[in-house]
Amino acid sequence: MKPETESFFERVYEVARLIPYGRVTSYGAIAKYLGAARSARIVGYAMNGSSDKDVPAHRVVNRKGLLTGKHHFEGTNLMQQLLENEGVEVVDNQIQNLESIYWEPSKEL
DNA sequence: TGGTTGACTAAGT
DNA sequence: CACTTAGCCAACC
Repeated sequence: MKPETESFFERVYEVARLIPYGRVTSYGAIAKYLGAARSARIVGYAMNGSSDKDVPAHRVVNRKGLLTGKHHFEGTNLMQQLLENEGVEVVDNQIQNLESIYWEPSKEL
């Protein structure tokens, strides 16, 4: 692998794929793991192209556990359904018990 | 080359 | 407690 030739987006996709089943993380956490703690927005922007990738974008939410990116999924509640299918409690687009399932790459890896 | 965009975040009102 | 403002930075046009 040659990350130096890969765009920032590609790095984001790689980290997103590492998110364990039934866990979620935030854009900022991924950015921090990539060494760009202040590039949380770039991570979100990157996920725009995640549709064609095998990236579990539904496991990436904002810092409050809110499904801010659900509008980028097909249905209106697809993102929530995917999460609930993994055992994640989601109510009103917000993840419940977030601290229990929160996954931080810089700590877990 | 330069300006616009955005699935963010923290701080302020 | 809910909304607004401002800083942030890589990709895109």
